[in-house]
Amino acid sequence: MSKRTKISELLQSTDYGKEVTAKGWVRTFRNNQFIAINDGSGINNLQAVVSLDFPDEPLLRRLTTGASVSVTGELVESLGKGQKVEIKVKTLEILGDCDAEKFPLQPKKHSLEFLREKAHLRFRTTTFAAVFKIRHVLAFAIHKFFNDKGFVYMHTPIITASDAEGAGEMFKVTTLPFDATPRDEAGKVDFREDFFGKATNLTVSGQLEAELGAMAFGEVYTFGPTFRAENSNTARHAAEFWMIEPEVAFNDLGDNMQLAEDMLKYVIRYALDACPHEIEFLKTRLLEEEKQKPLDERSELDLHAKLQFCLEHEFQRLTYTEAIEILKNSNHNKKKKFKYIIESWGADLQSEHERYLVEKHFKKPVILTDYPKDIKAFYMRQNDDGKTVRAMDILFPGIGEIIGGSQREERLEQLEQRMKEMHIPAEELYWYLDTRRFGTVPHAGFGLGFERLIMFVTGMGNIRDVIPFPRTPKNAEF
RNA sequence: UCCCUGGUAGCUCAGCUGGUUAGAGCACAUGACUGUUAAUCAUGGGGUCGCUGGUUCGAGCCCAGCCCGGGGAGCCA
Repeated sequence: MSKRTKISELLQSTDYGKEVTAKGWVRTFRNNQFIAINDGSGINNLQAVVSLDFPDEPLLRRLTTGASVSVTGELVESLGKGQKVEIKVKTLEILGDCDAEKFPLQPKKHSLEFLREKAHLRFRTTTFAAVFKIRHVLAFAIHKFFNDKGFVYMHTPIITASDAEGAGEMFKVTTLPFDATPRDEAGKVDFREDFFGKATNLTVSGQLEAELGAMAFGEVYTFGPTFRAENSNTARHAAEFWMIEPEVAFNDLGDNMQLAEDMLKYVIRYALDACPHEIEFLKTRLLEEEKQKPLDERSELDLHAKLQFCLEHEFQRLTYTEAIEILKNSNHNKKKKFKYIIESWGADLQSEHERYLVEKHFKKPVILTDYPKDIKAFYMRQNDDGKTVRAMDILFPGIGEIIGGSQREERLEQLEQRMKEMHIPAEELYWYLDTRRFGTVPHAGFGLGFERLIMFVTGMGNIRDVIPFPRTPKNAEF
């Protein structure tokens, strides 16, 4: 038997008459004659043609959707319309049978919800093959972007003892027995007995550690799993997700915004270049899906045009204060179409307000800066007005917040003051404060939600469909 | 966690104001046909109507609780 050639390679070949071998999984077997085979090398299938006088009838019966096969035969120009080349089957081997009665995937359209319950098999569908290929390509593009710029990839801890950040509820990490936890003198759980000798959790952010690295390497980024035990039940939250957190010494908020915009545009362009077939397929899929919707709910741009548009336009930059003015004076607000009417400065923006700015008013990605300090984290640099901090949120159409970041407070006194006001225990974060004690510099960074980026590039509407085995409240299957 | 909405065959769905044996398409099985693109045609098998309890002569349909999904909100990436 000849060596296997990848299907993506065969589909581009013009070596007609050459004997080749392909291996893969049967997508469908039509007409007792045409096998559509996919091996994961691309989203397009190879058509293998069995002649009508093929001697082994029982073997053909085993060509069910999902079965794994090896076919050897002559590569020929296709007589049919849907493909350029095909294989005339000489020998056919079933590598693994697949009982069609029990195999859940059928050659038909399945709902995303159904496939989510079959997450172990859904890679075998064209949609998820495209989504997860793009996930890979985006991850690679992120590393390439930062590496090319001279950033150091830093692995921050996944188990952490600091719960001082207040970035959300945390998952506890412990080896203590649940039914007989050791107690201290006051009757509280005695974590001195625990594996690490203190209470530990899964990380909610690598930012504070990344800042330490930035104080030596100048430019670092993290890219790793992040955990939030929030009981969030939305299409854009997961309990386990991946986050990219660059941190750059000597950068101010303006540099930070530029880095974020450059990075997003770079990786989106990279995906467009590396996965044209996948994006084309997902675009068509979305258009089909939108045909079910009423006209006014359909998107103005298709997936490809949306990505292209995002590359060609500057992100709109404005301050929180300017955003409030726009919202306050909008007809939407005057006609009381917002559920939460914008009245005064200082309130946090609701999703509906962010959506209005991005989707209705500017119609492109928006970077909001200089939020009131009371609605932002302790480590953000205070502005001279005494009211706002150098924060930035990048809002994307359909996704909402894709990036949250800031210039960090590098002045020890101001940082300690802010921590006191917000009841952050300074003793526990002595190591963080040391960066401000020993050669502090202005610096800035941000966090990019990786899955939200994938959602934007693939057009998928639910975070559960862009991570292979999603963890959400009440769901840790597989 | 809150509001809205849904759960009927392997899948996607229909099922009227509560009424006799719960339907369709696809999938599957059998047969036919053959250059098909989710092939087509014929025949056939297939149901704890999410779970538990209640109302009723009678519940897929009404009521309560619970479980799970979807949309929106909060928290945020």
